[in-house]
Amino acid sequence: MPELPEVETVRRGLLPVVEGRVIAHAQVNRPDLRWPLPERMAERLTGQRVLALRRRSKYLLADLSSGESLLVHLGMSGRMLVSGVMLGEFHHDHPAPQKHDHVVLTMDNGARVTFNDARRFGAMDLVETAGAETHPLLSALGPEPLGNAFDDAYLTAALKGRRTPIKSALLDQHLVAGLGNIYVCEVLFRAGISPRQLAGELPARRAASLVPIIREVLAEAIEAGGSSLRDHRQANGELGYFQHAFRVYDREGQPCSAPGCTGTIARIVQSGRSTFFCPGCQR
DNA sequence: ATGTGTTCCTGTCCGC
DNA sequence: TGCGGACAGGAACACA
Repeated sequence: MPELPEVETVRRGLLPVVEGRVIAHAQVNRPDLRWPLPERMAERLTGQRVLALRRRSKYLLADLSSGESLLVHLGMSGRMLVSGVMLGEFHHDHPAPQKHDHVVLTMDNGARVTFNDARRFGAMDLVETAGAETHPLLSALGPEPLGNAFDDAYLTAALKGRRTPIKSALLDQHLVAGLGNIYVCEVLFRAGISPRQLAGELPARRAASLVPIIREVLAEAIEAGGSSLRDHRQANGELGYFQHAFRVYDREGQPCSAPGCTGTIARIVQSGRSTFFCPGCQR
């Protein structure tokens, strides 16, 4: 499911419910997700105050008063849903337990945070807050695309010499952390760059043009609450709506929306992932 | 080192 | 309506 905008949307939805609150109860319904859950996870969460809820790439980090942080990845189908609390003007009652509710946290204000993940590609771990960035899942990540370290000098250097298509390069979390299949497709469309273009042969000017476009697409998507295709829900259960702004993703066979373009959106497979693009606009 | 294919898992959709 | 296959927003891992 989630790329950076969806994870950021989830973070913002959880924030007012969990930040500063104590985890009164932690229910862990199975021993593993993608990997084994940490030892004694329920005990290590219970009674801890959530000091902050951060995001790094597609990971959430809940900093706890114990000095540990709960690291969460939503994988492909993971959701974090809030209930039992006023959200805006509406009260979200606790829903009936659902299949694939793997972890349920009850806060001291009565709110409940339910981690549901049908495909179980998600992950959780507990890590010391100090030095959390050295966790094996985080240590090799590239810069945040919305951060200052991600600029055209960085991107040009990072793409240099790479013989992989630009589509695959931008999906590589070591190069830049947080883009996924949807947003890479949308970025390359807006940039007018063919997904087949070899990363290392992309002219510097064109590589530089990607930086503001990446920022723009991600910012717009966050503003829209992410993209909801199948699984993504905001923490309050509502759908994001950036999917209505897709220009190419999941639009195979539809006419290109660019003014004056008579092309048709195509779908190809690169490194095992679908790529959607307009062969007319993207060169 | 860098690139690609496979794999994990469940659910949904589409064609027959 | 059932069944089989393709496909799904990720990314670690094995191997060329």
